Amino acid sequence: MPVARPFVRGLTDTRALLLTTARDLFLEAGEPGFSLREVARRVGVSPAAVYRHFDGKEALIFAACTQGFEVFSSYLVRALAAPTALERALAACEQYRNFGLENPLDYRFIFMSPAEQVQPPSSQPTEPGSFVNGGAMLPQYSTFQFLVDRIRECMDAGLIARGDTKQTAVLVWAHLHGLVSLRIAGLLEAIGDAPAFAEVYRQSVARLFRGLA
Amino acid sequence: MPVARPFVRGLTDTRALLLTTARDLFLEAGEPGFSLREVARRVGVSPAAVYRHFDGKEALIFAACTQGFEVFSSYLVRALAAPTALERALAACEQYRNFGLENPLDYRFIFMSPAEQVQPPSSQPTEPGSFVNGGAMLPQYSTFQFLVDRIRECMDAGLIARGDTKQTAVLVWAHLHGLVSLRIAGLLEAIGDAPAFAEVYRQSVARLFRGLA
DNA sequence: GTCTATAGGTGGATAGAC
DNA sequence: GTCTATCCACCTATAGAC
Repeated sequence: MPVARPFVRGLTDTRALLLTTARDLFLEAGEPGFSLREVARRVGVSPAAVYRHFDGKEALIFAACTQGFEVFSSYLVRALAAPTALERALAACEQYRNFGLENPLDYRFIFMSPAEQVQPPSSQPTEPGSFVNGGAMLPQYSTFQFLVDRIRECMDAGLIARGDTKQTAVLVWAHLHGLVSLRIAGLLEAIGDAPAFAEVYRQSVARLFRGLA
Repeated sequence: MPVARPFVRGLTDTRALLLTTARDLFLEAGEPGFSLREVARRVGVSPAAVYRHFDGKEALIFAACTQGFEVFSSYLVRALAAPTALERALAACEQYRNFGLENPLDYRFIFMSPAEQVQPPSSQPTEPGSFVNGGAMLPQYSTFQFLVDRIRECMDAGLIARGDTKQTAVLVWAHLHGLVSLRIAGLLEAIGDAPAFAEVYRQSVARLFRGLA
């Protein structure tokens, strides 16, 4: 267990470097391809040094990958700046795409890995919905709940038909995830470059929302 | 290079066992976790014996995983038995879900792996759209084209609005993939068991097609 | 065709010097 | 806090006996 660190520390802090490097490697290589030695190599320290900061390989992975969730959160909250319920919902869909395309490795980690691979190492009980399940919990705020709230807002404003908010949110999420994940997997390259994909994405979302009205 | 084999051979044929075992292991563990030794262990032969049948690790993976595409094909073609264009389209969506949920490892391999991981080992040029890209080519028939054909049928019958068939097919595919891949990743367990998910899936597809009408 | 034996590489983790 | 040295497990691939 690492000792408490001083509040102010340099940007080249070894522990921080290990964290970001480990996250990158994990997202590049996946869990089986991940190696503590490679992380140490990239950072420029010996493998043994890692054990000063983390209990081992699994603890390092867990600590490192938590950061991806914070990035996702930082995208979503930007959608709250929009003035109306519909614009906030559409902006959330935009930010969802932005996050996925600008952080494909994080996206794959959060949404395209089998849930078992993304579990906390050992201590915490793997209760469904606690960490990943139920939709990528943020530190304080579920991203899935974020989407549900945007849907509810639209229902309240009469912009989409009333119904089960959670189920409607699942439909919207599946639609966004379908497009983004296929794009990230390289299966939608026929659409063209990023702006072309964004246009198709927007039209697709618009069509979906018309279908929900 | 393996010698040509007699046309009739037993079910316990080592080569066939190696193929299926390798496919299972690859889909379980992914490319980095795949090991030739583990395949040999499961089959009950020595690691060296594998080299009698395949040129090495990569050749074994490529030969083994090709089978996943044939399984996918076998599901899709069942949809052609339906009598009307709309029923064929909806049946195709049903078969898509059946394939994914009944063969989650194959599904992950085909649709949820980064395209680079699923390329032929070395000889064949990695031309876009040749093997995986552009939508999971079948031996003779693109599965994406299969979906395009079902969409076109519906347009011809006046059941959905005319438009770019390919782009509409992408929308439908993204919707199906979104639901199936999230389910496989374990992020939609809140919906309930398999029949409950199937019901949500069907309603979602129905809503999508109403939106396209 | 399959085996054993072996070479040469990766990895995780620990002990002990500094 | 970082290092070197080390141990053991696992891997790919090859050589040569049977």
